[in-house]
Amino acid sequence: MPTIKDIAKKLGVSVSTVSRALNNHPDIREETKEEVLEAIKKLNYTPNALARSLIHKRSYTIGLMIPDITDQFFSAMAQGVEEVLSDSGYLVVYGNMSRSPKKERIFLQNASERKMDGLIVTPDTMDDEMIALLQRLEIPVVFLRRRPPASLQMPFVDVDHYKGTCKAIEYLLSLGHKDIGFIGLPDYSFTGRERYRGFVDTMNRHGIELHPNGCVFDERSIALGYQGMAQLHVNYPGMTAVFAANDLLGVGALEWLAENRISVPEQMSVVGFDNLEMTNLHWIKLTTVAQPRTEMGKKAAELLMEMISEKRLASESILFDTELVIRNTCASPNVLKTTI
Amino acid sequence: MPTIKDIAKKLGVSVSTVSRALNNHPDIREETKEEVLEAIKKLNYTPNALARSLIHKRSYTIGLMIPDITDQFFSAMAQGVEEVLSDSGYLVVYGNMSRSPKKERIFLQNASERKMDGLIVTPDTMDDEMIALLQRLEIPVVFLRRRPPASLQMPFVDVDHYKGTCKAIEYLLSLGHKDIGFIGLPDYSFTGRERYRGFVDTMNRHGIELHPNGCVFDERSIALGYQGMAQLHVNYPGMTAVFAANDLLGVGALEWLAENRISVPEQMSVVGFDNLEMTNLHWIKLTTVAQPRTEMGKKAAELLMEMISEKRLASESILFDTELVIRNTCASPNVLKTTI
DNA sequence: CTGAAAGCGCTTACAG
DNA sequence: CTGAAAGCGCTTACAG
Repeated sequence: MPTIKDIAKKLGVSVSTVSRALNNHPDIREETKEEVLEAIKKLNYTPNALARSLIHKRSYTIGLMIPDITDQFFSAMAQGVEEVLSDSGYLVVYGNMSRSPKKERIFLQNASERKMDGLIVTPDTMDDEMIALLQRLEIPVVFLRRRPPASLQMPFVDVDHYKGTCKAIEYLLSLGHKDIGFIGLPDYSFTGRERYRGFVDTMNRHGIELHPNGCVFDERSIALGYQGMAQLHVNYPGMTAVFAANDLLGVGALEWLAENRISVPEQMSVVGFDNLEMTNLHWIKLTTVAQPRTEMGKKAAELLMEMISEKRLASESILFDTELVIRNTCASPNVLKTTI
Repeated sequence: MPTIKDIAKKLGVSVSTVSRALNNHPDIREETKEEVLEAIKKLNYTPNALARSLIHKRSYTIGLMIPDITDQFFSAMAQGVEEVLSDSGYLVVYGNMSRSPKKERIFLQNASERKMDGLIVTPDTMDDEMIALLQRLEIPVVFLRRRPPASLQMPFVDVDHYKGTCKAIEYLLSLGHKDIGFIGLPDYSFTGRERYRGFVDTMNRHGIELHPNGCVFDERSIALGYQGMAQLHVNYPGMTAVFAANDLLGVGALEWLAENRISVPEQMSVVGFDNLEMTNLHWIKLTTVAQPRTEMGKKAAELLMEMISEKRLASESILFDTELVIRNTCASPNVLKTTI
């Protein structure tokens, strides 16, 4: 690989001149510039971005920490991030954490050593070590679909899980349901707690008492939604609708209902959360709460671009609204009764 | 951010000494080393990987070109790649091409300027410019789920599409089907041509004549599979089974059949290709041909690691075998007739 | 064991 | 407009 020196020698000019041609600096004669550019083509010269970054103290690289690249929820966000960042001339380094805390630490270490210009992160762990690492980074960071701990003065882009759930429950209520079961996410998850809070508050606001065995909490997976539905069916016989705190759980619930020949929405209404692509499949058509995933990714990237160009580490956070996507899994609870 | 110079000054030693402590070089007194390491901790020093790379002429970075990060087919391969590469201490830069030829060119340009140590690529376009770019790279490249043009002496990791299709067709034949329709991929795709060839050859080998209107070709999408099925239904009335050249098309076909109350597998058998996660959904359970996606990604990464450590640009290519995953969408064609 | 010096491939004031 | 020189933050022979 030829260097700037090689092409300077070949042309009998100084490296400064070559550099000026490369960066189209005004202080260079047009003819000289063209000669240089021609030689560059002929010798198949590529500038060394590493050397350039060393001087500029910028790597034109943004790190994107993703919990699981295989999960379409995150890949849609990633796409949004990529779109605006690559348009701005940055290279985005996707770091796939595979849900491993160790990988998260290594990624931040890498970001620091490779002098990344900014970071968009969706961390799963948030222990003291992690916080300390983020603190030390000295580069702009924005949290995406996660909230930073208060001690970290960093902006986030997330969705209003509370309001989203309220909307879904209001919808079920408007259909006439009163006996609504809840398949929720684990308590350690902020998202899970917010969605649960939305459920409880909305029910209370309407003066409806919660069934003592009407809630079940599980990790996010289809199999667990299936189990949860089975449990609720036994423990909450009067139930006419279920809110699943995410689509995986919702699809699992639907699966159990299909297997047990309980027709949806005639005998049971189901609502999910996330609007995963699979929920729009012909056999599923789940009514669900949509998060603007690509938009969130874009917004996070725009925020980061602003922070970088204005050289500040903080910024306003952004909370997106959700949208209730009504499909085929909800109906009034008395449809069946009146026809009998 | 402190540099090596700062910590040398603080300790009253030379930068060489600090460097040696950092890289645990043998030529340093244990005590000195510990002092340095301590100061490094205290000053929150992070080595600058850019400077290091400039000297080593290696960036410890591998580029991974992905057609569409949002497509689970590719993200599963990417995960395989990541796993072995990050274990080897490399940072993998995922480049999401969003199916854009321009992005592919920019990515290769980036790879060159940033001195990436190797590349794993799944390009969609392969015109002369692309070939020239790849040629000029001078770094190890392996093709993943794509074949390099003959002029490029580069290895690939792919699946035997031909044999995979033969297996699927043999299976339908063994069930007693003779009237098999084919929903294929566009002719410009190597993969598509191979799968079609597998179909035609297997039918011929069994002395079965192809129906003149028994084949339909489309881009890969559920909507197009739906359309394709509708077309075949009209043009090939005696058809008892369909082979869809990929799962998206297969699921679309299944959708059309469900909507038109043609029961699967009783009235129509369907086989897909790829084993996408959605095909295992309760309502789908599509019999399909599985590609070892994660394995392929891993293998590609291993190949690349070998090439890098042995400093060569070529290597043996690898063709993986597929596996027929039998689920619920195939049965003998006469099941229904005998019961009538 | 330790330090001074050269150099990786660039950019950028500073002279001219 | 052009070139010589310093420097970005490191590593690595080379002396001692």
